[in-house]
Amino acid sequence: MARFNFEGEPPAEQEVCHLTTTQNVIAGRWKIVVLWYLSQRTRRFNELQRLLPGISKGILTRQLRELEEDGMVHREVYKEVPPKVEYSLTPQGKSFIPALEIMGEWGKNYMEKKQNEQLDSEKPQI
Amino acid sequence: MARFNFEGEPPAEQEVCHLTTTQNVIAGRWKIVVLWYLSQRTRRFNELQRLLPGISKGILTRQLRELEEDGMVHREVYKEVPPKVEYSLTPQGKSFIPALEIMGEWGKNYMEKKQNEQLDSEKPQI
DNA sequence: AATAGTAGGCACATTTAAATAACCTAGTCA
DNA sequence: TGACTAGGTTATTTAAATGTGCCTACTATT
Repeated sequence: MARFNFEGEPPAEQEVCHLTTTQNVIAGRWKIVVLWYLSQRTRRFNELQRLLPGISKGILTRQLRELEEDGMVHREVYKEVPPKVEYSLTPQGKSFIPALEIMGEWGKNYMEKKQNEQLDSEKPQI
Repeated sequence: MARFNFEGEPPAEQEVCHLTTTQNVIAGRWKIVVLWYLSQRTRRFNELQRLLPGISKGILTRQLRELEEDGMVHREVYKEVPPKVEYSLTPQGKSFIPALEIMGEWGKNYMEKKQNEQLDSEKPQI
């Protein structure tokens, strides 16, 4: 059971393991976008909530807590009233920025190609 | 409503949109790993199922269909008995390989750092 | 004749994630 | 006294993702 190998390719197992690790960290409806907003600067809780229209406090809290547990995000609590909590990327989190950039680039190209395909199919008169 | 902007940063909206696009394509428990296995070579259905221990036929079918709909994967059906279906990356899918590589690299470094942290916490006698 | 391999389809059950809503806290201000 | 604030928690509901089991058709093998 748990046969990850196939016809002799030893590095495959490793690579799949690493990719799965990455996937587990960024899985979640909002995490990639949260990481990107934090890559720009430190943000407060309500600021993030405004930036993510449609997210609820509960789910934003969970996404941030999970990112914190995974060592991606630092949570700084200021003992003030009203409360103030700032979120920022840890060095670990910052090391993910190149991946965010390449994913953003890819998404941009992807959308452009999709739009071209649509334009092509709208005027198929040869 | 749907306020994506904050304190004057026009490119933010765009970038978030692109990242969301990417996320929608790769969201799914197995998609990243499937893409990676297909980046190596063309694979048949049962081959993929063997490579992904624990995945069921139904869910593998769906992940492949979604990747196909998103233009990432090509499905080639051979009219033979027993049936033979080969999956491969489209050019669009291949364009995602750099992202896979950077994510794999990141996951590797991430795990290494996690292990070092654990080792450090196991012998805290200064 | 019975069984296994191949690539699924389909209905259903279960699990997980996300969304909604109500409530909490401490201090500050009017 | 009561309202207001930021940043939550908790419980409940809903939706999405994933998994299970049984079905097909045809062939080859035992």
